[in-house]
Amino acid sequence: MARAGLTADRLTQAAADLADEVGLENVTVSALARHFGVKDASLYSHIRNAHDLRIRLAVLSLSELADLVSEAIGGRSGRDALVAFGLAYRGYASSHPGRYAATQLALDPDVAGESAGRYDDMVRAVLLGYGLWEPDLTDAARLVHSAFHGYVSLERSGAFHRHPRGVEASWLRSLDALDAVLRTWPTA
Amino acid sequence: MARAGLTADRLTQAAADLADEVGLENVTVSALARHFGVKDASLYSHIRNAHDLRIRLAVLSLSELADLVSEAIGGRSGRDALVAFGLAYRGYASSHPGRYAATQLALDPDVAGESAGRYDDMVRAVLLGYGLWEPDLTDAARLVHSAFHGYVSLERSGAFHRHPRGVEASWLRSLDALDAVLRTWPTA
DNA sequence: ATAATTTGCCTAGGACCTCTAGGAAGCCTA
DNA sequence: TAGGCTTCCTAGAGGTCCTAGGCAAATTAT
Repeated sequence: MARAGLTADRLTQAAADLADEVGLENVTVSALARHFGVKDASLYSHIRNAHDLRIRLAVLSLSELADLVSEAIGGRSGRDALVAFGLAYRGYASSHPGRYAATQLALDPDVAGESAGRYDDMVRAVLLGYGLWEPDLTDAARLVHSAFHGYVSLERSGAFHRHPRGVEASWLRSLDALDAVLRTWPTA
Repeated sequence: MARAGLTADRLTQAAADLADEVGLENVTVSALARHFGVKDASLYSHIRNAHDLRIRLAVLSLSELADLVSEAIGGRSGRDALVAFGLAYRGYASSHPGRYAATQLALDPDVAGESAGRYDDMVRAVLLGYGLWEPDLTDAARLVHSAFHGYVSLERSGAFHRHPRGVEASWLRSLDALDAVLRTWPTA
């Protein structure tokens, strides 16, 4: 019988597309096997287990997000960089909800160190443009990252749909507000 | 044989405790049945299905969180109210991680309208103390809620542990920063 | 070109979870 | 105390994760 030509990378890619279509929680080994027309057990030659698949998906997604943000903020600084970052971030989360959800999985530092670290570095790079230094730099980076993740997460869970105000408009104003607080970061 | 005396409320309470112990994703109908020493099928006289159990857990948790926050901000306004809110919010999330995770489930508006609405109203009440009005009120409420949820969510997923700076210290500074931006909310 | 080795996908099956159908035993009220 | 309702049961179907062991295809060595 002809082989399906599976690899860990092809599985991860397919899992990412599946996640965006049906939600990360519905990305199962069985569903993936069905997609390739093979039996469940066949996948275990390429991935260790379901958790391993999710970790690979998280690393892929973090890497894609870092690429997208990197391109968005290239050459910009200050408010321009922050807004570009915020728009790229929310854009990725809304166009790739399953992939985005995967970026929030808890990762071993040694596994995720690279892809998550790239992302962290970009946040910090933007904040350096605001003249922030340690420990304010880390505090501000945590707040900005929190606001970004919290916004897209709450938007997706429907928490914002209880009010008619446009979600896009609030996002732009929130970016303005973050810019303002970074420009005048309160010192202890 | 003696009856176990199950009710939907007792099941929900036990599910909440179980969620805090072993994580929301490990709260299964089977695990709950084991806890009460009954067969899985017995639970279906009290809950409709596993999703129904999670919804009940979400409503319980949102209600508890609203109670806690309500008590924390009682009588305070402005910065005091914001900080009390932030400390109570993060406190609930860290002492009840499973319950907190349940608050983030997407809820039908008619089901969650009450408990989630109570929470929303408290955010807005604090922001009224800063002299904010629509549409800034909603924009700021979304940003504050995002920062709160994002912070505890990222903290829990380990995103902050890649840096030695204390997570508690950053939180206090982040609350300062949010207070600052609310006092000088940038108008369009 | 053929033999040896590695690799990919298979069947079989166990463990756990969700949920339905239908039955028996406990509890409440008339 | 008899009827009716509720609670919990057994039985079982179907889904997911994963392991063990086998055969065949692809690759490498001879």
